[in-house]
Amino acid sequence: MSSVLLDAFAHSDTSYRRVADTIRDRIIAGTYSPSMRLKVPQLCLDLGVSSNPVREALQQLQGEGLVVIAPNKGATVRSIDGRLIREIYEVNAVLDAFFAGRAAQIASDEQIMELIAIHRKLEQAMLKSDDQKRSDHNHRFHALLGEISGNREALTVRLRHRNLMRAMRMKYGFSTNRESLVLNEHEEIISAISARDVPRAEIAAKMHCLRSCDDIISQASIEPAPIAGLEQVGAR
Amino acid sequence: MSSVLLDAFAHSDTSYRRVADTIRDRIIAGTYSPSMRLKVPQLCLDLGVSSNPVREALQQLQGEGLVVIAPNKGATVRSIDGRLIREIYEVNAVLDAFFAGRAAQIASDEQIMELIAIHRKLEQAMLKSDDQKRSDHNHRFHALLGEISGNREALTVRLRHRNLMRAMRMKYGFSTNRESLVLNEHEEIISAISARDVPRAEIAAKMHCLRSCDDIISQASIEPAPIAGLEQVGAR
DNA sequence: ACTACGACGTTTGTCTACCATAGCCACCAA
DNA sequence: TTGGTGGCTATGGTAGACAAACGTCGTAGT
Repeated sequence: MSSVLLDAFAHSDTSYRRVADTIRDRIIAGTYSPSMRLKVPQLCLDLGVSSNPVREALQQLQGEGLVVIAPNKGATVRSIDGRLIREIYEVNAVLDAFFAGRAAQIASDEQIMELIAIHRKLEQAMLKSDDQKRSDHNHRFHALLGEISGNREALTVRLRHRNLMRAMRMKYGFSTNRESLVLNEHEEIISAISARDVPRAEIAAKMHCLRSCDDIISQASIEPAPIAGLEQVGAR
Repeated sequence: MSSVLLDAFAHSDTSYRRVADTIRDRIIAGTYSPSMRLKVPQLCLDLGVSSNPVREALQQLQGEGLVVIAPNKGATVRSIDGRLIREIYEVNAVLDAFFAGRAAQIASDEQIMELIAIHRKLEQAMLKSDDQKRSDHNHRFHALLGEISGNREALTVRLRHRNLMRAMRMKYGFSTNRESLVLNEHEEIISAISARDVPRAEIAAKMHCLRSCDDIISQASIEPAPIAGLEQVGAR
């Protein structure tokens, strides 16, 4: 069941996958900030590999939407603005509504129990202010909904956006009372699924997504985004 | 060494993009059939380039979902089975419903007129059995709905599936009376948008997608479906 | 002083050559 | 027949070189 997710973790066998993992982590962590140029020779030096794996990794990351490659101009970290945040969350909203509605139709009792278990773990992580566990369990919650739906393609599309969202959250954080609202909204989703109420599950999941979107946008507007981020030194 | 003929094309784009375009076209046209291995040395000979651009093109096509790359085993054309078809159309259904509903909210009169104009051209193309124009105008119809919604990210996700769907249609074709039903369903979508009826537009678009899915699956079941291969899911 | 043009450096894109390693398959022996 | 072994093929990776494109800066001309 969870093998779908674990498979993506496995096989850091090849070099270009390790390179892609490293660059992805740095983008998510904010080491590479939006709009920053990613120069191939610099990355080669940093990561101790030649240009070939770096270029392949950048191609892969472009496919994930984390970087943008312009012909003859090179790669840059994808810039994030309010419009993009809203667009991504709108896509997530319709997908999550689909997942929740499907789950309300076909989830087994065991799967619902697992959802509740993950929800409790998420609650604990929030109480202990463990950001890493909070992010992981929140991810597991939504990924499990996707797995229950049985639509791997939709889950792929949905997870593709996760890294961009993690980069946003890393940059802007949560508002003070968002965490408790998240728990309430998750409980509403679980409740609707348990009741086999498809429209209610769809609406609950959609609203959960859109409220999260509003939260991050309000956070982003408080902290003025360092749009024209750091440039790399060494040129010229 | 590249031939003189290829050099004449050379100015248009970078080499790995031309390679990706060529391989993509061949996958869509069925020259490279699902589950077929794509060996780098063979592609180098066919296309007159070295291995480096070929590998980058394959990475890009993997990002588009057209090929699957297994570490140390190489690239294969993504296998298509009934499950994948259904999953892709389900994703398209929720996105198209979103597009149509948003269009019912915010489409200008000019945009609705343009929708109608494209619809008429599609009608003409079907009357003349012009498959190329039919495919193009159908694409324009749905792409315009996406553009009207103003959500470029959603449109990107939606269009990413287009090539896979074209490959399917190329393989299985339409059922005999599907074309006239398509026209009726498009008219219902336009009618709902003109009436600013959001739920009706959403349902019409969703049903249009699911009926198209049913059609292609019934077509596919006539021909024995290809063997299901390993799927690859999402980013990290 | 201002604009336009050209030289220059930087960076990307590509190719060649070569090597290491993982899979695959055929062959051979028990 | 079955199992192991060896070789072949394809992938993955490195190094180095060159061509083309883009930006910048300086200079010449108006």
